[in-house]
Amino acid sequence: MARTRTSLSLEQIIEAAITTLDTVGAEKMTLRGLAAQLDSGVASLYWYASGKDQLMAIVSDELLGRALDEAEALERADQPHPKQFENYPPPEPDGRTSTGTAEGLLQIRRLVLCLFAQMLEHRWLASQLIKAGPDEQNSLSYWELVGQALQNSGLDLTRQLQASMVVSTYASGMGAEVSQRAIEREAAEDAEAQHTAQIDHWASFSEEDFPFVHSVLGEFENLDEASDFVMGLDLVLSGLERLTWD
Amino acid sequence: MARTRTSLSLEQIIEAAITTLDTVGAEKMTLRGLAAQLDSGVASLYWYASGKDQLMAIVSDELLGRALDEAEALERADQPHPKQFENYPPPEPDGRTSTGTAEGLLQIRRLVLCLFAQMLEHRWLASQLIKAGPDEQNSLSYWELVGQALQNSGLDLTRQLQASMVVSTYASGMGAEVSQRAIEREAAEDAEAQHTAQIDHWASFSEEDFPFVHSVLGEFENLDEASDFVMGLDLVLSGLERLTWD
DNA sequence: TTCCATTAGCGAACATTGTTCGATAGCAAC
DNA sequence: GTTGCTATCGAACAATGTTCGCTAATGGAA
Repeated sequence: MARTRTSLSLEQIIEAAITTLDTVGAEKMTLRGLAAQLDSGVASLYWYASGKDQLMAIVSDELLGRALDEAEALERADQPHPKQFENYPPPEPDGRTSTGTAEGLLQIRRLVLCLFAQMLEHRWLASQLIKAGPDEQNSLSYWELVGQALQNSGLDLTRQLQASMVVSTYASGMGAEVSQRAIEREAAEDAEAQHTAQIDHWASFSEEDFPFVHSVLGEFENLDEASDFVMGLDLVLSGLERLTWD
Repeated sequence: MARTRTSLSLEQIIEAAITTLDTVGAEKMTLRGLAAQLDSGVASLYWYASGKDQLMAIVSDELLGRALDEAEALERADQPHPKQFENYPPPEPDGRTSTGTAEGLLQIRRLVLCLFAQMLEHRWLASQLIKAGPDEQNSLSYWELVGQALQNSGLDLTRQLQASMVVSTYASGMGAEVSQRAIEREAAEDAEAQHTAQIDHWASFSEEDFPFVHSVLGEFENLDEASDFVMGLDLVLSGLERLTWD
């Protein structure tokens, strides 16, 4: 009277893996835990992926794909970025910038912010994207889209290549840093207290040795976790824009 | 007639850990291996650090400290950057930029490049710096130095804070990405063949779907592993410079 | 010199994890 | 009915971070 053996599918596994990763994080997520959530055995997972690393690569590529879809949808709807970034309007292009360049930079901005939105939702994604090179399918598409947006910029080919890699690299690199800070913040039971404690700790250092840190402690309330990422992205794009002037 | 038990010191452990990490990488470095190299027992390491994580945090902070020392030495010698970056001269400041700002940006550039030099020498460093927040001593000093370089830039305090965090975050985030690619390249026995194989693989995708990738494949020979990092850094700094104009 | 608390070192065992192996059940085709 | 392929899983393996408890050295106080 054995119950029917559970039957899996890659989509189910991906789904379960995402929720597990979201709740416990990348380090703490174990194949046994994942199998248990699927009401299945550990070894079964090895039929769908060669191991934990590849499984996470597959899952990451899935989320990267969703980011690409979102970006395409936004472009069709003529939206400059996902709605959660309304407080960060794209900077005005300079008068010296060709409309082709300005449009390309806006496309890049939209694309990267869509990816960053996924990173905010899935804190483990960025560091995983770092580990897996541009081998997976969607990773290549992402790079391609960034590059296409640069083709009308007037930059020479070498610069286009360099810029495309800088932008793609920026997203995962900076995203990983921001995600890490978010993870630490969430790990503390009381995030608010943790934050003020951190600031107090910094304030405890000698003002003589750390004048800048002291001068700036009061400004933290003006920032949220997305500020760094978006400002850095806009700095890079601003620098790229300026490259096209000469 | 037992041989004298080996006596350790934190400095020895750090030294051995660095060489071990350099040779086998962060994942493959085990406490047992480290203890063996020190001709000591595993449990002994726990007297000096609370575990593997803290040990790596200590080691990372040590290397960050060396980067700070190097930057200070270079500043005293009036060198714009470590000698391995001679092929990447700092960009000319624009006429609209105050000398105070231009000097500050150069200081930041020198500092970040010194850290990046350590990352090139120690491939595991960047991703480790991501994991450990700005708690350790030298990490705070690093942030402070970046901030001090911004104090004469004319930016308001909130912008100073934001910019300082963007720059510090950029270094480890982008460094982690670049390091990861270098690790993968070294993992292959024949790095050269691996590289051309990668390019061939990209070339195998349809030119219709990936026009940019195809257009740019021939440009890879113009880049080295430091290109991305330095160009991205200069883009960020260029964007910062432009922020001070308005 | 003797005693003893502190510092430092270490072997052995533990718990957890990714991974592999071999067996087996469902199932479709011949 | 036999065969072969797909999918599943329990059990065992190997590696690793960590803890426990015991022991050796050290050096100052009695």
